[in-house]
Amino acid sequence: MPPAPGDRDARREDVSQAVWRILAGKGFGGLTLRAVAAEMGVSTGMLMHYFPTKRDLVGHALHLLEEHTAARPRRHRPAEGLAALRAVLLDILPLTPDGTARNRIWVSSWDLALADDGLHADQAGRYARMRSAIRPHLEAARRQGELPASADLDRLAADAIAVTHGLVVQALFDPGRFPPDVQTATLDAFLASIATTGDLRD
Amino acid sequence: MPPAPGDRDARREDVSQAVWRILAGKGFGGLTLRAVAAEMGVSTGMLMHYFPTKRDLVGHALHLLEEHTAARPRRHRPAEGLAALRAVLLDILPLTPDGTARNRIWVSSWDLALADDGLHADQAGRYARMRSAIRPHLEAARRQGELPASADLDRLAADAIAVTHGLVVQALFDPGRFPPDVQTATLDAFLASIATTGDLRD
DNA sequence: TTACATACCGAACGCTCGTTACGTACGTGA
DNA sequence: TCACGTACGTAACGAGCGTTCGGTATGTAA
Repeated sequence: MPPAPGDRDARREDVSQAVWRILAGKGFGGLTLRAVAAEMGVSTGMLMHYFPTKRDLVGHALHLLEEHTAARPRRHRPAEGLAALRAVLLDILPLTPDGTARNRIWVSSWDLALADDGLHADQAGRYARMRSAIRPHLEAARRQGELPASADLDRLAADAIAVTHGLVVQALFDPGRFPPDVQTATLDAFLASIATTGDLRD
Repeated sequence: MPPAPGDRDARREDVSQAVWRILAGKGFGGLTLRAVAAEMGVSTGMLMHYFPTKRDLVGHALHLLEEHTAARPRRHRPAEGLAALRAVLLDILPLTPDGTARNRIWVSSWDLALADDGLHADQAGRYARMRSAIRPHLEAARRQGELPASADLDRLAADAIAVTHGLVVQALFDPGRFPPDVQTATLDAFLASIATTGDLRD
């Protein structure tokens, strides 16, 4: 019965890429149906055919964001413990044009997410997932003696995410002062500080 | 010659407060002239009388943001060194409703700032000023032996701002998981880690 | 009094937004 | 062949935006 099965998914993928480019350039504030349509050289009606409302489009864009974040080319995960944590955090930083675009979109989404209850909860969940994702590495680090036995891993997880995202924001606004090697060094300074610390007090 | 000197500045201040309330509630995405006018119970024409364009209004709002940040009630600055740094960073965190509103607006402004070249530069400058504002405390800390003599203070400044703002974002999205005492403890964990570290390697 | 600038209101303009309605081309199933 | 559902394009709608404009009231300066 479907006449042209014409890859529906492929079309949605095309739209996704156009949305991605708009977001990377203009942020969520510049994401309009007409901008996306113009970027693709198609009509707005075509967009609505695949995404009935703009909310669907935004929702898909945020889904894309998480997908890109999960599917980005990962550097070799060298070992367990702090080295592995370092690799995870380095993967987050805007060290490449692609990483910059990804983080640009992340930060841009926060205005929307803070204003919209549903997106707000999504974002809180994403952070919780990030923290629990790095916990195993912290546990391994503590097991290997890279962290003191008394270390509060939940606190350290929040600290590590905080350093990383705080660095992301500063780097986005001042890429000249935070080239990749400076970002790496700054992150390493943090890791070194928690690693060589004998006592992370309550 | 001016007929009603009618406090022009007082009026601008009224407008500023209305803008502040809108921003705290809806973010920059919800900042419209009509919203501000409705909040004040006046006409949009009145707004244009004091701020010729919306850009002027936004610029003033960002100026307000910096002013509020500078003029907020500061906790007692106890001493020099890391204790003073701690006080500065605690003043930034969203530990009170007012501080939450201030940070809410900060984060919300990033989408706009990343899209607009002028605002982009302003924001980069603001970060640079923040880093140089905490440098004296780091220098004092090093002088007092709270930091190793080899410590890279520029790096530490970026790290401290990163931890703080990264914590701000997480706290804004999940205030339940980051009540004031948890934020304080997380920040203290960071400070303790840099303080007791014997070697902050390059 | 006249002249004039300020302080505002209310309505409107032109534009862009998300969304909808309508039309057409096309490939399939009967 | 004919009916039908999909895949679009084109055009328009209504709402909301920033901005402009004309009008009125008011208070000072001359």
